[in-house]
Amino acid sequence: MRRDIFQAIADPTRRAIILLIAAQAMTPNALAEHFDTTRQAVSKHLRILTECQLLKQEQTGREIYYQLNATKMKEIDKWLEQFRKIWETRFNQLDKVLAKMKTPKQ
Amino acid sequence: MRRDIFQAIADPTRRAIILLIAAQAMTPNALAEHFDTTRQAVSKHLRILTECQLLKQEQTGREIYYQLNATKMKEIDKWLEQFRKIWETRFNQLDKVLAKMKTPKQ
DNA sequence: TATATTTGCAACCGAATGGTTTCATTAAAA
DNA sequence: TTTTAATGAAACCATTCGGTTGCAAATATA
Repeated sequence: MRRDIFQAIADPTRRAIILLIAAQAMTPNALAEHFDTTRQAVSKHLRILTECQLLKQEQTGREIYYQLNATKMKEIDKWLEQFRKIWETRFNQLDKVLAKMKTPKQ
Repeated sequence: MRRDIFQAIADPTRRAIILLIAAQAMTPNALAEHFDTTRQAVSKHLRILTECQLLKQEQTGREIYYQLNATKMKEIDKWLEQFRKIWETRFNQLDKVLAKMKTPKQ
């Protein structure tokens, strides 16, 4: 059972759940109203998101509020970071080429 | 057949392929040497990555060089952007709370 | 030209995925 | 206390996924 953030955000329903919960903490029932699936299906998604720590639970009585773990979201950002460097370097190299082209011939 | 960038980067082998190709354009054969799978399996991954436009092909003779499409990679960044705003807001709100606590009582 | 190399595609297979229905547990409400 | 509500877990199912082997097409090399 692979369970990492990249696999977690691969599913469009789970991305929608993340977006909703990012705005405000919600219960499974409240969440399920936003989707065309059963509450149990949403619950499964919540389990997956919680297992990879993208969500945190906070129980109040019989209700469980799910809230976003922003720190974990940043891990995706960290993964992107290495590419950001690469593509910025690419652009710098392109800049150099363009700068050379603009340099008047001697 | 779902085929979007999020599904594409869900697989660890595909993320490794992206990383290798980001450093320099490569052929399927050269790529396959880095993995414990068959060339055909790597080829399948390349197909998926190309279909969602994360990679571009450049054919020279019978060899096909795959290179990263940095623009498409930025789409993941764009998706993260909306959360970045949210978590920065959260931090700002926290800052306000902390600032209030530090304010000497009147 | 005959042969070797590089590549993609199709068919197949076991495991994982996302969904459903059913049931058990726990807390609130009547 | 009995009933209702909120939730998670288990069993099951069709589809997708990632891998394999085998083959065909196209280009380079002997």
